[in-house]
Amino acid sequence: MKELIRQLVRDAVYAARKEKRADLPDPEQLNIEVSRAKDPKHGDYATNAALALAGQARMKPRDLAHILATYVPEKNDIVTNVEVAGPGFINFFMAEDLWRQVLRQIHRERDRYGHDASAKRPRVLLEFVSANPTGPLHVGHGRGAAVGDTLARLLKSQGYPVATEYYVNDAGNQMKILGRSIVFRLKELAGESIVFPEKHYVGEYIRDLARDLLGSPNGKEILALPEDAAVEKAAEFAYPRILEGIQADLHDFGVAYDSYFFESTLHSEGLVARVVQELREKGKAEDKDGAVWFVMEDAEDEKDRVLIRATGEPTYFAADAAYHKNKLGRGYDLLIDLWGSDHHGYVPRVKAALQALGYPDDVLSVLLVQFVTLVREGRKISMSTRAGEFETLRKVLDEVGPDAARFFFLTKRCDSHLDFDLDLAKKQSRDNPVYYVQYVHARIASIFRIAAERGIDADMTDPDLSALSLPEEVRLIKHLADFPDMLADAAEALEPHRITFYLVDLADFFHAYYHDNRVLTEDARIKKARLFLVEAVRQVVANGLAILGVTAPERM
RNA sequence: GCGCCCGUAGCUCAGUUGGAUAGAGCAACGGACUUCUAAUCCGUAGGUCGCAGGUUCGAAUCCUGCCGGGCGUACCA
Repeated sequence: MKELIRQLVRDAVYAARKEKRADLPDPEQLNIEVSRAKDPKHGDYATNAALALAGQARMKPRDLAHILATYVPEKNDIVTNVEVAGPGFINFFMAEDLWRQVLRQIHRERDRYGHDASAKRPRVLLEFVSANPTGPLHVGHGRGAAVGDTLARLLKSQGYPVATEYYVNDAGNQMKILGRSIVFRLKELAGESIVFPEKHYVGEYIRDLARDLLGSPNGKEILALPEDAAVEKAAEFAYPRILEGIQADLHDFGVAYDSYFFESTLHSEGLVARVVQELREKGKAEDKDGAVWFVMEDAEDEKDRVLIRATGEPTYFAADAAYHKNKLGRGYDLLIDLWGSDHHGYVPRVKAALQALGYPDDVLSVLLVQFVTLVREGRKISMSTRAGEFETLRKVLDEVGPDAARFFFLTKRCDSHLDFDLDLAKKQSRDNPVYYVQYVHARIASIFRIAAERGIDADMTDPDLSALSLPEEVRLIKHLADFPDMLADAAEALEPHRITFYLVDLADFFHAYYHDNRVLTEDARIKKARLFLVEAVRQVVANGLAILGVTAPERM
């Protein structure tokens, strides 16, 4: 719908230019902004084109607005009224019947309504969660999973070819620490009294893994090995099992990846060495103090960063440079990474590396996901691993279920801190936005059930839409019409949380309408039109929930 | 010290990339069930958008400086 207005404005600019009414640029070059009017007095849509172009045309914004307005055709079936208002906005009043046609479109397109495959989009590789396989996922990862998976669905709905990937850090320090943690527990099981070192994994799952390892074939031999070999064996035994657990958690959370990428392959295939060499050739890497450093420009990052340690081991940064180059080498145009916000200082580094390798700055978008605090009975639950009380995603899933969890993770923009209230997520009332939205779907399904029981003809062909003339009905229809624009804007801004806000608004409009008006009325004409309307509402709720990965229940 | 993010109603948060009179929900207060699900609805009240300047037709939004909070500042990831 916005595009329709944009075209009208473009035409007006073109006509005004042609008749030399104003000094205006070629409208094709113009990025014309169209927005929904907040106040019904301002019509349905507004453009600030006159305000934006007044400077160049050397005219007063209002004068230019009046000129442009005269070139917008007012017809009964599209735009019924055009007004200039405020400092120079042009307001558009759309024909009510045009809005109603949206209902036919929804019925025609069904679960494709809101989807847009028309534009040619860049190929996207979306990487998210990528938690180290050293322990189970916690709720922070859950948020990353919900945001990432929803973003993938959102982008796909707008025609982006999207692949999702999980980067598995199965190499380097974390693996050593994991292996060592297990070896310590093994020694403990063997009766040695040990002091558990700091910065190692202490969760009960490490004990379980140690026990499993001991019980495995040749498991007992491991303690006879030299320390380093034992640590390596322990890590090799443990990480695939932990990763399996992570995958099971993700599966139960409704998240499926197109691929898993293992850091170890970067090393074994020499990709890290190759990227360091390439940087060296480009004069972006040099030796200093026995290590190899990435040379940072002033504008990129505050200081140079080590690629290869004096010990000869590559840093995580070197591996990441190789990994991102590898991703682009696989033919993607745009990389999107979701990182925990504690990694934000790392963004300039990776971007600088990509630029040094010859890629444009905007080839990588990093979304930073803020931390989650669990709240129960109004009190924050400590997230410390030691407390071990309630930090895993699994426990949250067991308690509130995937629907509520996914929806809640998307009730805030991802860069703002989230309090996840467990009691609220289980509550069955208006307070809980998940139920509030799902209830719309269930209520409408219920109407059709009752209609069937009563033998009412719920035939959807050719209703008389002029029967939908109540202000609440028009408001509802206009909101349904906004769905495609909302999705397009959310995808462009990479902001999946807009979908939850949209759905809560839609639920507001529907519940109010439902409360005051009966769908199954005596008047056959009104009944048929209203059934047509609520079925469209049901469809849009279902489509929105589908992008969120949340179920749309038939009854509650 | 330096860098990044944040500061909006008592609480939790939106605010369409600079637009018109700053919006929701919760909590508070007052109402609505003989009905297609009250897991719902209607109403009242609530604000110096942290503070001070600047940019312009126009600022919660952009710039500068303070105040307050979070994170980062590794040859960890």
